[in-house]
Amino acid sequence: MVRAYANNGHCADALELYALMRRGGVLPDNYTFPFVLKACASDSDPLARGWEVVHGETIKTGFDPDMYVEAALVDAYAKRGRISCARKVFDGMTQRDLVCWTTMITAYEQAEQPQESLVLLCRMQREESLLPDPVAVVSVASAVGQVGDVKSAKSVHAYAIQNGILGDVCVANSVVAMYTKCGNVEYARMAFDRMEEKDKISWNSMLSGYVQNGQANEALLLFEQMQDSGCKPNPVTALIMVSACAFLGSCHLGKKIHDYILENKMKVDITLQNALMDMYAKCGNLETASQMFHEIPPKERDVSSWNVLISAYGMHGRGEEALNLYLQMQEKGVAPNHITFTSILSACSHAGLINEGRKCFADMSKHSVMPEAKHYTCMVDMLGRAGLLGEAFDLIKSMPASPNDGVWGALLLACRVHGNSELGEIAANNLFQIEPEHPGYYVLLSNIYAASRRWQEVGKLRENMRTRGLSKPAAFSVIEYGQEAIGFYTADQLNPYRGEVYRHMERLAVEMKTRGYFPDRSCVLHDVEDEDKDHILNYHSEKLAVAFGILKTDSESTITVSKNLRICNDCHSTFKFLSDIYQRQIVVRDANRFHHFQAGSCSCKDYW
DNA sequence: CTAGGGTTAG
Repeated sequence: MVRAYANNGHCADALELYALMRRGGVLPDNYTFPFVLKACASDSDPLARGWEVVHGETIKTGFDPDMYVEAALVDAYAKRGRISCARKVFDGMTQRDLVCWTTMITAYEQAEQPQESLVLLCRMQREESLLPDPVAVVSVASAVGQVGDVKSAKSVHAYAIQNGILGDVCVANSVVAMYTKCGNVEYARMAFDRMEEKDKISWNSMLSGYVQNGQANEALLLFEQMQDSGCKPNPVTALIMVSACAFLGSCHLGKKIHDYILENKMKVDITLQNALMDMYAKCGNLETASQMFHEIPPKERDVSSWNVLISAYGMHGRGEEALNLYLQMQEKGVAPNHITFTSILSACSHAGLINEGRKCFADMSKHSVMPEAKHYTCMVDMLGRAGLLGEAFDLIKSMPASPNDGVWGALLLACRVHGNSELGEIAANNLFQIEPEHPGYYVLLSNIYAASRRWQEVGKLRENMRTRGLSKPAAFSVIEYGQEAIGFYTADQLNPYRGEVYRHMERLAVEMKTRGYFPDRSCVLHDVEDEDKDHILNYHSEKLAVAFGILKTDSESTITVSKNLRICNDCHSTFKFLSDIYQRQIVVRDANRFHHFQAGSCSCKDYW
């Protein structure tokens, strides 16, 4: 009876029945404990500590040296987050079979200590000559995915092929997920295409792999294929697709998925509801997001619901409203978590609300949330943007842990905004040690040099990037056009509209110059003639998309563009001009936030 | 009659 409850997720009932049994004087044996421990392990109540009592009882009754009981104990400790207790039990075992090792390997993987998992795997093979079976391979694949190393991924894949276990759907699925987490979508797709049998998880793994690697368009294509092949999308599929649309910033694609969810009467739980709100907000439709939030019965709103809305207002530069929500959630008794603080601090940063931001940062300890690197990043961004570079640098120096790439990156960005090359070099040198292969930091530092016309340094940096084989990810912008989303790359040679759009952009530039526009060439890295720089500027993907919008869309409608990188200074001032000259509303979402251009000014108040 | 696994997550 206890087993039946435990195996079907009725943990509380299992434990209650076990307690009843003990009160009735019936002694448990080596068969009882694994079931009871399983119930302890997956109890949904985070405060439940039944396993401590049960562990004591295994000792009292003398069943603690039983291999099955010990394996269940290891698993229970690990699932309750007590990884070192789990390890203690594991180390005390006199005999361990494959299942015992796999339990411990999985425990480390779940605790996000993948290196420990792999160390144990090696020990298992060397000391006990045990060979991983399908279940073990799945855990190992997850661990390798966390490490993100393609070489190890290939050897796990090869092992699965050599041992004839790739036909196991779980194994093949874990291989697909492993490759996408290592950033190699091509191999993942190959493994996916070679699968004889695909289940929902196979499709979902491949879809989410595309989204995680920024290939939302591929995800949309595969989603069509999934339906054509007769595999019915489930709520997880919906969640993945909604986040793909949020990434692309295409509201009408998002609406299409939303309609699909409603038409197929899919269950919309709070997680999916939150993802939908996030999607609408990231597609520029803040009103819909907010409306959806208010339609959720207050009792069903979870922390994430509040977080989504706070970060949505933050992205749109509406810091006051974000702060308001932050206060409201506390009044409703919802405790802010680490994500709430990331959202509210970045909201303060975007809106230039420095004192409020400092206050929120101080609030963290009251809510017993430990400031992490990402919170320091927000603070450095906030102070740096406001020109308080010294204070930002002091804050970095005061960090308990050593600053990561995000923190230095925020400082470097602020140094570019304020043209501070001394601090900029300090930040950049730290970044080159932490992330030598990240092109963005080289570009930022060369922006700083270019702004002060230090072309020699710019050249050295570019040379350094070339020898390392680094290039900035290609910029692209997407514009909503009727039922379509049309993409533009910088200096796009393949776009069917390029001829007319290029000509139109040149005309717009001439028109603007008569009204006092002067090109801001600070973001052009090349040491070329000014006239050439202006051409380069005119072909920025976001300008092409906006020019297309002015040319092709009805003059009453809002022009909505999403860009994968951050908008450049010149595009920003261009759009202010254009919104005034043509009396058009232009909304641009860049990698960081929204800009609403109207009547010659931007909602960010030039603070970004 | 007993122990270990794959997709999502602001």
